[in-house]
Parts: sequence; structure tokens; C-alpha cells
Amino acid sequence: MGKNRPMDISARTDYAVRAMLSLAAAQVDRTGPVSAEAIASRQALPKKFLEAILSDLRRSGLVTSTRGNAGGYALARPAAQISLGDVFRAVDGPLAEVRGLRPHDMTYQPPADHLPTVWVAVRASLRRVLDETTLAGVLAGELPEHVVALSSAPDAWRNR
Amino acid sequence: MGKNRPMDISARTDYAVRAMLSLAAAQVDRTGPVSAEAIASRQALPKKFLEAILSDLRRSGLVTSTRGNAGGYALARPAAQISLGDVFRAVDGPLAEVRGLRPHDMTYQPPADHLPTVWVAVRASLRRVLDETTLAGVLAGELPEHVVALSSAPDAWRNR
DNA sequence: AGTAATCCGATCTGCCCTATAGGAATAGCA
DNA sequence: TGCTATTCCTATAGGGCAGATCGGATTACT
Ligand code: FES
Ligand code: FES
Repeated sequence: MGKNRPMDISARTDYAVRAMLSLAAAQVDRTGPVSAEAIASRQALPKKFLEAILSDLRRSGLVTSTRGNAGGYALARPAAQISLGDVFRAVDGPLAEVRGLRPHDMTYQPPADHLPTVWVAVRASLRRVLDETTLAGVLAGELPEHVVALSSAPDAWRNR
Repeated sequence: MGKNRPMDISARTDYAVRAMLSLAAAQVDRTGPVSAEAIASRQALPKKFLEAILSDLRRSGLVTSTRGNAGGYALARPAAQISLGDVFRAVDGPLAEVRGLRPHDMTYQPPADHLPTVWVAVRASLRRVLDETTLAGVLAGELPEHVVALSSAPDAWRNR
């Protein structure tokens, strides 16, 4: 058995989301830009690694940065207009791939010829959760209805 | 940007599913056990690699094997009672993890404290697709209603 | 000038994915 | 008994990338 899970939320992605949530909180409080150091110490993230991740987020246009004294990072848009899907794509690229290709680019011989439909459904299902959940929503604990429904199902919290 | 996608269906998983579909077809046709060589040549898979994968599937109890002349592999249960989720778990372990841990085992500091709910929803969403799609369903092109709905949405087949 | 940040490139460690090789064990058949 | 086809097991190689850190260059404010 391999060790790479089909769905693996990497440290980089996890850190990126948590950093973005910190920036979202700062946006609400109307305080100025937040330094990497501040985020790192409050969320217990490795500082240098975090710096690299914030660079990715800046290059993707999700955050703005200010250099020099009293500089730091801030969200480029209102937290309600940034989805987790945006963050995922900024640090990891496309949400879902099959052997390094986009799901709909796979071609198969029978009897596997209906597989692309399943792969596309998997990706669509991910998008429904990640593209409709915003930073503001996570911050306030107000998630989309269907996300709440998914997470509150009987054994959604149990292993399988 | 990293290269590991959040959802990455690996070669091993892809091969496993295609091999299982071949065995499902053989089950319908009531022919005997299928050799690794036969599967490999018909689905264009690397034979030795496939052998290792079939070993995983056997250890997980999804397929049975017969050694010696005219031996090969066969599904251990009817194709309608084996889900893609079963196959995924057999070759890759748990469907979804966050930094190597189960989604509900993550603990966060505010303002990230609502994240576990989202992670659990992501996993639940995956389960809804993979655990309810069976080999028989993929073989016949008869997928669950909500899977068809997901895959037939307007831009489900487009990049984003 | 001094200070506090971002920014950039290089580097290190180890793991694990993909794939192959070689042969031992097994089962049917002539 | 020997022949053949096949699973089964162990070992191995190559490459790539995740995770993380260092040192310094650059920028901006006071
Ligand atoms: S490749 Fe089979 S145990 Fe992992
Ligand atoms: S770590 Fe930033 S480009 Fe990948």
C-alpha cells in the first residue's frame, strides 16, 4: 500500500489557509499589515517556510505585501470574496489531477471508458465545498448549507 | 507553488481501478480467472507494477488469486458490491488526510478553529462519490444520480 | 544611519512513487 | 515425472518533490 493519500492536504496548504485566516481577522480588526513573524508565532508555523508560502499567495494576487519597517501582508480582497479553493490553487495548482493530467483529459479503453465521468464528478464535488467556502465564512463559523450538511451527517466524523 | 495536488489520483490507484474493471467484465462473462499478463496487455499497464498492485488488492480481500497454470485473478465479491472507495483504500489507505493525520484529529488555534469542520466536509463529499460508485456501475455506465448530476453540471468539464 | 521587514536563490534531508529484475513456490497436464 | 504457466516475494534503481532553513539583498519608514 502506498502512503500518498488520494486527498492529501499538505502542510503547505494547511499553513496557507491558516495564514489567510489570520489576515482575514486582521482585516476585520482594521489593523495594519501583518508581518510573517507575527503570523508564524501566533499560529505556530515555521517562519521561513511561511515566508515562501506568502510569496506564492502574493504572486497569485491573493495578498498584498508592504516592505520595510512596519511592513507585512494583507488580503488583496475582502475575506468574503476569497474562497478556500482560491487559496488551494494558489499554493498547489489545480484542485484535482489524475496521474498529473486534468481529469477530463484521461482516455481509457473499455471496460474503463466511463471513468472520466467519475473523475470529473470527484473534482466537481471538491469544488462545491472549496469554492463556496470563503475565508469570512470559516472565520465566523458560518459555512454554506450543504457543507454543514456534509459535516453533520451521522458518521462524517468517524474513520472508515 | 508545489506540484502535489490536493486530490491526486496516482498511477497506482488508476491502474488498480482499471484492473478491477477488467476483472468485473470477466465476472460478467463468466470466464475463468484472468492473468496479470492479460490485464496488462489489454489495458496497457506495466506488468510487473500491476502484479504488485494486484497483491495489495488480494491482501485487502478484494480479489482472489489462483496460482499455477491457467491461474489468475478474480473479484472476491460481485462487482455491484465493490465500490471505488474500497479500491482506493486498498491501494492508498484512507481517502483523505491533512498533513498525515485524519481530518477530525486536527486541532487549531483561533482564528482557524472552524477548519476541521471543512476538512470533514471535504472527506464526506469524497465518500459520497467514491463509496456509492460501484465497479458494476462504472462498467455499465450507470452511475448514482448525484454523481451524474455533479458531472453534468455546466462547466464541470472545464478547467478553472 | 538604523531598523524592521519583504524578497530571492541556494541548499539539505529524506521519503516515496514508479518501475523492473530475478527467482521461488504452486498448480495443472501430458 | 517433467513441462509450462502463473502467482508470489524480495531487492533494487532513479528521480522527484515535500518540508524546512540559511544568508544575504532589497526596500521603506523614522
Ligand atoms: S506497493 Fe504494495 S504495499 Fe505499497
Ligand atoms: S514553494 Fe513556492 S513555487 Fe513552490
